[in-house]
Amino acid sequence: MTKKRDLASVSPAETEVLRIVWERGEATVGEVVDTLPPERDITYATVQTLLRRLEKKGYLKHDTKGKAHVFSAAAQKEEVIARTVKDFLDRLFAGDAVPLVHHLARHGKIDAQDLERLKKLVDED
Amino acid sequence: MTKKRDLASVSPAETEVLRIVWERGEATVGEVVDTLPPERDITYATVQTLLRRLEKKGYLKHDTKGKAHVFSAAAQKEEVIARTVKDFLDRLFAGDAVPLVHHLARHGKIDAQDLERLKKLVDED
DNA sequence: GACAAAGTTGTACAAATGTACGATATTGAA
DNA sequence: TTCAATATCGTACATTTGTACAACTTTGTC
Repeated sequence: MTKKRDLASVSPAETEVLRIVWERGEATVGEVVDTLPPERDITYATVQTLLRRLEKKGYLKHDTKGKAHVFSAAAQKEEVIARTVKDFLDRLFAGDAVPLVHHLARHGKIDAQDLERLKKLVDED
Repeated sequence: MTKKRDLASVSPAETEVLRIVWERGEATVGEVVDTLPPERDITYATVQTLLRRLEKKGYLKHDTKGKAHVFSAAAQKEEVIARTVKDFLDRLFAGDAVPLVHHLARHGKIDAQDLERLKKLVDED
């Protein structure tokens, strides 16, 4: 059985651009830059470095279209998310999701209706 | 209006020990070490450094008892949590908590009963 | 086929992070 | 009052992270 941990860690800034590529399916450097929230003050060159690093780490691959690189997912999105969420949950909430969701609710990030819908989704399994 | 951002950032490793001090109310270096999960391979000296840095950043204070330092919270726990959760949510889920909670549910970190309870809590506001 | 525009590549670099050693200080007990 | 145990303090140091410039390359267009 090959060791599962050959996946390098994804830094916070990298996570942000990785998420954007995931949600767009594929994207060039410029598209990622344009997708980032305007208040995120970061240059083209920096985003390019982050994408390059993500590719080197094995999370993205690219493909050349015209003169530009088009990046797209190369690996288990689910696995990355699972790892990232678990890490976060362990560190800040000792692994207990309830206080996290409670916090989200108190801060208006999720409402009763969302909870109801999620409950239904969970039930039908 | 004073700028809110005089609070230094809390690194992942720091977050972990900070959480432990919060949850215990107060703790010495040794107590934090003992509270960390056994698989968390880290030395006394390292934990000590993290606690020292947290104090320097203003999140903890200490008080001397016998020869040891007893650390306790010095600042807005809620604010730190809010900031950390928001950062995480923005980066990995573009700020949308629903897919996060869905993920937690799918991974058994939260169940229908929890969701029901939380819904009630949210309603009564 | 030369040029400007738009890209990529190589590289850099300060700061933050994770980790921990060795020296020094304090304390309780014998 | 000396000693072993236990702490802290000063420091160090390799990596990772965030950020970005300058040089070189590709391409479509006149």
